[in-house]
Amino acid sequence: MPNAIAVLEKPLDGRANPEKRVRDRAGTERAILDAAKRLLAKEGFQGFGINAVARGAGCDKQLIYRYYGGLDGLVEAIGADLGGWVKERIPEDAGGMFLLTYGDLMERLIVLFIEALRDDPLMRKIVAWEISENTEQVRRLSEARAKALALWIDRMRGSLTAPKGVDAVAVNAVLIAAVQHMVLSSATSGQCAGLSLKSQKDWEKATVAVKRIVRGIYG
Amino acid sequence: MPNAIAVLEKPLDGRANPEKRVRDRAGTERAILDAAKRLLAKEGFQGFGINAVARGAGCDKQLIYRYYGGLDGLVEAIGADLGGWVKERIPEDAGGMFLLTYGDLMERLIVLFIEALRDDPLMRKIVAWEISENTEQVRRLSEARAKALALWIDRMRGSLTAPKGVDAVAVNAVLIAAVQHMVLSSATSGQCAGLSLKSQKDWEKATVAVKRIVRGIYG
DNA sequence: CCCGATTGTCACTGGGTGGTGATTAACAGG
DNA sequence: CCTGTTAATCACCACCCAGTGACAATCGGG
Repeated sequence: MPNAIAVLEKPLDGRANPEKRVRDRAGTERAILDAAKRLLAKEGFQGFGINAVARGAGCDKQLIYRYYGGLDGLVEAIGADLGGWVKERIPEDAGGMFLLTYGDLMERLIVLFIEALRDDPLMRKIVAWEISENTEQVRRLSEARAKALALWIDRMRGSLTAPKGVDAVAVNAVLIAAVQHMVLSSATSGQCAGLSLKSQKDWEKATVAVKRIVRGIYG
Repeated sequence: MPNAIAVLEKPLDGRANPEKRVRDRAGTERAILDAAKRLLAKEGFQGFGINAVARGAGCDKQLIYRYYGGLDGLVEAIGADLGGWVKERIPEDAGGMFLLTYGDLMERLIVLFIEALRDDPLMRKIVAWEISENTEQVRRLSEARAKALALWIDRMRGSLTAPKGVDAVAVNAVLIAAVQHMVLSSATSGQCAGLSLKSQKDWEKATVAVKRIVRGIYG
């Protein structure tokens, strides 16, 4: 098992050069937040604790208590950061496509969502955390994620609306659930329900299946 | 005064079953396995450890090492038990329905799967474990689960085959992923992707959506 | 200059964990 | 009745964790 500490550790021994980051509170806060995100993305919510974060940030855990009020505050800070996720990782336009129908929109949206989630370990770990625990910490994080997601969808949706007679909320929830589970399962075991999800080719097959489902519903 | 005997016969801690279990190896083994399953179902893979299981079984953890060779062996024993899951919880026939088409079959299958997973905490926790960790323990458990599931599906499938031109493996993987994620998300947070999943009515809406998706693909 | 406030480090407590060797209690065969 | 075997417990180890109080170092204002 790869040790979280070894991965994150800097050239330690604070005695040798303790002048790297002296009395720079803003810098230290950033280092802590970065370490927390890095640790969470790499190791997941298990092993995510004060000591590990402090070690990763190369500072004393006391500072985490002082600057963030403990793990809870730190998680909240991560949540606040999550708002910027959309801007960084997901295009705001449709990529030059013309989205004529609601089906076009959903197909494009789902594919983008698959790709975005597939190469964002932090998001994946958060999703995994969501379905494993229900603490106040997770709830906040989850909320921030949902908010960012909703914002992004709204931005793309424009004036398109779902066809009548279809419970779009329910159907879309099913689709999102499917994507999230497949990406998570793939990230941990490389497959999902008997379908291999390792190579890019595997994912293309999966994507085709999802597209087909979307078209089967929305035409 | 035979104080020692009196002490031993008393259910001195919170053991669930106060039946006297003196020098009853088979009984102790059963108690351990039961406690493990109960604990895993209730608390999930976090907090699932030697000490907790021993406490739940009302015996010394040493016995777990002796009889099961540690946690790994215990998990394996749980996996072996999982084979009986199908027989207990899922009907072997279609419930008096006539499954004329592959679409009929899949619709029925998915609905049964939703219901079965919804009221089996242990299975849910195992699924959650699967997408959160990738240790040898989990891999074994996961394998046992997949095997039991495949067996059950085969038993119902009969001679029906998917329509040509549809990648049934991929599509079904998407469907199963969706169901698993929705049930898990519901169990922890009572909703999934903005869709409330608390009441039975909520679940009926979700089920309708899933059925619609199935029919959209398989007709 | 001094002194208070801020930044950072250290050392410690109390509790939980996995794991192991030594010990006791009940039984069964001779 | 004694004795060896098995079931079960106890005592202990080293480690990791969260949390806290005390201390050292640095800066900045008066």
